[in-house]
Amino acid sequence: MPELPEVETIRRDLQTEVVGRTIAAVFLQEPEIVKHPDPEAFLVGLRGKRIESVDRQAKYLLFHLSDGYTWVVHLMLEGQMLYLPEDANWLPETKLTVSLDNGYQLRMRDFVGYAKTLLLREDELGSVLKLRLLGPEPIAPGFTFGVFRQRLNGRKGMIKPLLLNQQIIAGLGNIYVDEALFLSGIHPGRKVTSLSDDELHRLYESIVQVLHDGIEHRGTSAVRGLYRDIFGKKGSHQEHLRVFRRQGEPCPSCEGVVEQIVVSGRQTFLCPCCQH
DNA sequence: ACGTTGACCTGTGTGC
DNA sequence: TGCACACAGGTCAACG
Repeated sequence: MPELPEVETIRRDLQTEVVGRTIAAVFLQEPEIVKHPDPEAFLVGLRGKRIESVDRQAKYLLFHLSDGYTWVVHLMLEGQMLYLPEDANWLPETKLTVSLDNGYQLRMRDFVGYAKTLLLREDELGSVLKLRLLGPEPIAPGFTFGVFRQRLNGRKGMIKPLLLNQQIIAGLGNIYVDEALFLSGIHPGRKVTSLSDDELHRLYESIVQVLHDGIEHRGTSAVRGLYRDIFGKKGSHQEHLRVFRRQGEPCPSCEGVVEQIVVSGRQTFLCPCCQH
């Protein structure tokens, strides 16, 4: 599920709703989702801690706790993080329930089985998760064209898999990469070495634009429609997608038809007329 | 080191 | 209708 705009939407709402709250109780319905430390230590480590802030890096949600530890959540393909009154109905596929001191709960759900959570010390964010290796945040003020070009400098592969590589740029996934490549008129299979400075600049602008559009529309609930914000509401950016999952439909900007191909093992959507 | 590929897991949509 | 079978927004390990 969630790429940068979806995780950022979740983060912003959590920042408003749960900062300053204390974790009153934790129920681990599926211990397998805890990757570090062991499930028992995870439960003990969360209980009684206050949430100081909610951060995001790439697609990781980071809850900074009062004892200096960070509760990390990655929703992977189809995870949800819901914020509900504690007497709200039980929901299937709930893997972790965190009760707060205000009568609300955070409930982590997952429909595929990839979602994961960790509890880490400051130094473990680098050593266990390797967050230090992640590329720059494309919606941060420091993400200039120069930074973008520098990240791709010396790379030899195709542009799409490079943009999906979180160590080059953090936060892009299959949807927003296809949308950004369409907006910039670049074929996903192009070698990055073949891109002109002008094309790179268009791509840079397009990436920033599609991510901001996605956030403005509170994320994309496409594919299986499982992405939800913390209140259980869908995003609306699927209504604004130009090529993703629109194979067979008319291209929004020419007379062509949107095509579906496979690039680097990923489903890829493009207009063969506009994208070269 | 880097680029590419497949595995991971499970519910759902598709097509026979 | 029923059933088998790809397939999914991500990441990681393994390979060349």
